[in-house]
Amino acid sequence: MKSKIRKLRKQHRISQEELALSVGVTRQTITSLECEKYTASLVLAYKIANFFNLTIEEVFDFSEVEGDN
Amino acid sequence: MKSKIRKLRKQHRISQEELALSVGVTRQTITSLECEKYTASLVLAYKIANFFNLTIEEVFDFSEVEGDN
DNA sequence: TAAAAATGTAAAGTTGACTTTGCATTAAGG
DNA sequence: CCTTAATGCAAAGTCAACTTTACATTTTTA
Repeated sequence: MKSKIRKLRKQHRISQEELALSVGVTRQTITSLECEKYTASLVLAYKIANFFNLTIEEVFDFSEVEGDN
Repeated sequence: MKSKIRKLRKQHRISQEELALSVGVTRQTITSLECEKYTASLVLAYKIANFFNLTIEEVFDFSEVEGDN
């Protein structure tokens, strides 16, 4: 799933490792999310959004999720 | 994880099965979420929130998630 | 430009989200 | 009442989220 994680992280000038530590996961997990290897869990999505003082919807892109239309 | 799913579902007067069909999961999954057996995935959380025309943060309770404070 | 920091990637393992089936109980309606 | 709809629960299975370790490549900086 697409997200603004990398963009936000660069704006804040922190490494994947720093973000990983801040939200309680491995650097590998951050890499995987940024490279769209898989989708974050709800709790991790919240922690990341919260770290950047944003909402989940502001960080993650749900435009390709069917549901509304 | 706590959520307003059951409350919202009753307000809209629909069964677990109807909600399940609408968001593309099994009734069992809705039951499990309502009974806090496990936490929804990010995409499912979005679909449910979207079904009720709410944001994820309005439907799910992140107050017990460490991160902000 | 050499060393250090940051990132990409990969493989194997654990756990949790979700399915499928199925049965038992409760609530609702004719 | 009797039937049907709605819900709770359980067990076994699949797959995706996340970890751990480890190495190779790119970027940064002294």
